[in-house]
Amino acid sequence: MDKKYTIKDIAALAGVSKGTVDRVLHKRGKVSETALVKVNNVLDEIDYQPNPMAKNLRINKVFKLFVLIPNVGKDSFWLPCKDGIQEFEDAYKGFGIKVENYFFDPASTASFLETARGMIALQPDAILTVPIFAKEAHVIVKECYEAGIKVSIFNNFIASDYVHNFIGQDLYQSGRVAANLLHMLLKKGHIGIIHIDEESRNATHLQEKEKGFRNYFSGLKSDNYQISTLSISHKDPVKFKATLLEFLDENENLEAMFVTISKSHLVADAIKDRKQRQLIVGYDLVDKNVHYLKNGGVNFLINQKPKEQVTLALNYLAEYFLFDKPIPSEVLLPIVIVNAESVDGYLV
Amino acid sequence: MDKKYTIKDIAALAGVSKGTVDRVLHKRGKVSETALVKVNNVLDEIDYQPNPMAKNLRINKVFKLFVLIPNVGKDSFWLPCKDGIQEFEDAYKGFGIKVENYFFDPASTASFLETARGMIALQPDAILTVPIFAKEAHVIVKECYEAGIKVSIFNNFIASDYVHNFIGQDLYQSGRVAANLLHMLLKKGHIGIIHIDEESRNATHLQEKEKGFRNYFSGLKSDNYQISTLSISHKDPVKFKATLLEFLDENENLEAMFVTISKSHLVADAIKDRKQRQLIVGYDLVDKNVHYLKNGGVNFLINQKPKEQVTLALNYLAEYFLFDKPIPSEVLLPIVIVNAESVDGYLV
DNA sequence: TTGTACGCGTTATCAC
DNA sequence: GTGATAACGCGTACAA
Repeated sequence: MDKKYTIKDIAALAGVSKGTVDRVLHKRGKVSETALVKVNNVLDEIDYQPNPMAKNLRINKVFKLFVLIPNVGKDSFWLPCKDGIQEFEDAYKGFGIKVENYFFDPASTASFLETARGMIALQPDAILTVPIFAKEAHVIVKECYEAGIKVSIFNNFIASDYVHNFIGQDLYQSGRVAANLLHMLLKKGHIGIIHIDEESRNATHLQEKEKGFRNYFSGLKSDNYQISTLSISHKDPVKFKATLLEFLDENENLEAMFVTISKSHLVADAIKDRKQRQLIVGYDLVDKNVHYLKNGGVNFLINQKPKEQVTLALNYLAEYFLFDKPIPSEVLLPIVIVNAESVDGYLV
Repeated sequence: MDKKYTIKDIAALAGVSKGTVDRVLHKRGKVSETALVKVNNVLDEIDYQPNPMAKNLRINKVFKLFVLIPNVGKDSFWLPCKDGIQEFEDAYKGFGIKVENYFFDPASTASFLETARGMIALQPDAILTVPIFAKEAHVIVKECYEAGIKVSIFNNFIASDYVHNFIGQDLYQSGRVAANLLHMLLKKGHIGIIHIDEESRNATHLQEKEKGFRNYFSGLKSDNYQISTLSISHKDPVKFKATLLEFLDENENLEAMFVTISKSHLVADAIKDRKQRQLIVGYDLVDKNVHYLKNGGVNFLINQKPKEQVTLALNYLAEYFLFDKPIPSEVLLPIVIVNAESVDGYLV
């Protein structure tokens, strides 16, 4: 119990050589019946755990993990990912894990395909990416499979047998969480669901959130709530504001809004000078959202923890390659509610 | 860049032997000026990272990490810790890390001292514990130091030079978070702060939370809130309920309660049949709290993440012993707000 | 002052 | 079918 058994110990106890023990352990055959029995007897007695570090030492290989995420300049939601990747790289310095970060234009499927193919050509051991374009992602995932490259995805889900690990959140449930928050803040009233730039992104992402949100309220016994959805584009900021304010004017009794992507600051900003200020629940701790959370323009943010998603995914891959640790196929992170006072603990 | 340099590589590049490189790297002296220059030239060129796994392999030692927590039967708050320790143990199977879990009676300083001393006698490499008894903890921590045993603490803080790592939460700030929540739920009114069994536990723990809570409200421009504190014992459950209800009857306008420890379910249970139901914000996802959170008897819980605290602390210790990773002296986990819909993601 | 040889645990290979 | 041995990278004891 107190000792750590090695193959050498087992060999000595069984009265055979290390080689024979190895053949038994790895079921390589070429072992006589008597030797097999002797070794198995010993193995039954003790709790043998191979030393993963010795195993890895022999492999003597630098594993290449490539990460492909949207350009952080275009959408600051991805900024924490970049930091997480950097931290991971530092933490695994010396362990023979090499990380490289690539970026694609989140508005261009061509950019995604092109960058991904460039990465595949470099033959990494694994690629971690965000499949915001479902169709193109399927293509890339298959090409990776054919090239013998493991693929993990995070934040956005696609159903594919070729994907080894998904890390994300339960979007439907996060809609319910948001609903629960507004339900507590509001005894009754009219609530707006605001989708921004729905057309240019994985629409199912937003719809799942809406479904959960509506489902929560329709499950209530009381019938005190009215819910309306507004899908709105931010291509043209002026038009964005006009459309939003028009919507609010048409629905004077609207008291709260659920903004389904990381742009709740746009909504908070648009209404900041009106005398009637709606409650807002949004997503993600991007700088501008945090600003409005702290000054009261936004009431709650749900943190999708992009940074934790990447680092967790990378950790799984690293431990898989270094130590043969199995990777779970799906991990859903908890849905994190953040208010003005708790937000600082999540930054850094 | 692509290759992983080893001492052997450096030796070859510098035209010296491995031994000389080693002496330079570890500044052991006994190196000629010329050899020193040659090796340093190579080291300047390349980015050498020693392989932590090879280093550990030759140490060939089983590290013993002992954990000392309050008896989980007496206070289920500690239950997740036990699970976390088990998970950690499984994850590090094979790495030469041995974990043992010990328990003390949270109502007895003698039990703490006795168990801790029994552990010290077994000469572990590190002890991780919860210093709920500050004075006794200082004694034990010092004895550990003298015995050459590293000490990490979690959940409760004591200031000691002999403690290598503390993992916990900002209690003052968590009080502010709770206050912020009730501020959003309540435009104005009378709020009670409920301490339970304050005398039998680290009182500063609860007082920090109260301070943060009160500080939040006194910082508001408006003067719409009145705050009262009730310290109450649960030694006698009947008396507990009577005292609490008496307090509520005396303060008919009291609309919300902030329960500063993991026993908010006691409060929720006591008032569940009254027609006036106060809002409740409490701490920790123990079963009974979760039950009342889900049925609406409790509105929010702040999750102190005891399980994450232990596993994080154990991870730091393991990586310190195995790979010489430095341990930060203090880590404060974010303050996690949980509602009825988000709670399931935190269980398991 | 320097180089070499050894051991850590695992596994592949080679010779018997 | 089996045992002995080398190799991975590091640290160090010891010999030159």
